[in-house]
Amino acid sequence: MDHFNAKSLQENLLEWFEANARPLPWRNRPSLYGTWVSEIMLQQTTVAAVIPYWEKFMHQFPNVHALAGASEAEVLASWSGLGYYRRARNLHKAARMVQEDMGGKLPTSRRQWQTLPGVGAYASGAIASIALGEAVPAVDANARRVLSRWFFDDPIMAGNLRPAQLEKMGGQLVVPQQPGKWNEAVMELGATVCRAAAASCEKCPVLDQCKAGLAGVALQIPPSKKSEPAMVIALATLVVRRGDQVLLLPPDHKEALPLAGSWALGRKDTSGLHQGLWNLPASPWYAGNNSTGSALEDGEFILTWLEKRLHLSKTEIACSRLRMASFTHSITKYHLEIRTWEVLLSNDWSWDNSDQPMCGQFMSLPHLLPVSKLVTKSLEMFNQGNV
DNA sequence: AACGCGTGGGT
DNA sequence: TACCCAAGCGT
Repeated sequence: MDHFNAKSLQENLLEWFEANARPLPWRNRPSLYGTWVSEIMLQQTTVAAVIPYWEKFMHQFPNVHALAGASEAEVLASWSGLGYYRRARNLHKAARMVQEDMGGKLPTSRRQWQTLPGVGAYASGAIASIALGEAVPAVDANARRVLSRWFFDDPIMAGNLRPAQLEKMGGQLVVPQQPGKWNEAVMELGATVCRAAAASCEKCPVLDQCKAGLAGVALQIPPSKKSEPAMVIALATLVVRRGDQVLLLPPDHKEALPLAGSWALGRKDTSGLHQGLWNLPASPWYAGNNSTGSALEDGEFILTWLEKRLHLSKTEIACSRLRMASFTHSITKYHLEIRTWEVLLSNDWSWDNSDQPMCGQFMSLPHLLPVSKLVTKSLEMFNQGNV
């Protein structure tokens, strides 16, 4: 790396960052705790999505003591809609570890931070450099892309770089006097100028030291990896209402309905999905390229649920004013085609579940519970004439 | 090491 | 529109 001037690169980028840093809330009101929360939320998640969640979370749990004192359900409820819920569970678990094992004091070194669940190589470097001034790298996807472009104009070479090599390269460039500013500046450049699919090299403050940029091949570096097309899945959810209440299944609920044999085929194991969240009754997942056949399966699912679980009589089912709405929702590599069915029970309907353990509860305020977007969207379908 | 885990916005 | 991918981590 003697073909370029590291000092000039550092000065130019830091100067650019001074003038162009976005006024993000965790920058405007910096704290060790707030930095931690922001770094966890920002994992695989856009700044725009995080901002309102960070504001609400910091208001609700202003310090690690408050976070440790809250229940996991409260934390997950605050996180609802942001995705990757394991982050929230780990954040809460880590807060309790801080409270119980560290005397309520947040770690003061990268090494200590990395012992907490959910804080890995990147987050520990980011927290330690930004909030503690420790001269360590924080190499995320932005930094990996920026570093790759600075040093390589060959897509093959760049594609062969291991994360550890990039971390090492990043470590060489960290400005010891202001490591946090430097790491933030590299990421900010990647997020706003040196973007993956739309690099704006003409706006780059360090183009004169960038191999890929000077060669005009920035967009080819790093090479994008081909991904499998999303699998199309058919699925039904059930919105059972009694007055202003909705039937929800608790987080640990495991469906055990006596389903027809064909339902077991193509079923996805969803045990790791939406852990800790309340759910609507939902059919198993069926792989398929069209949803034309799902109405029949929906019917079997709904009847089974209403008869076996809720013990509704045929007369009650007939009077339940069934409505259906459909929508789509993507979860990682799955494209869900969802048909959601609303069942209206009378206000005085009472659940005869004396002969079996309770499998769900009628809740008035789902927004205070941890729920996924799958649930939120299903409920919203019946609020605005989408039926 | 490859995979699972959510969701929304940009192109 | 149908992708791509975004301040990763744990297993």
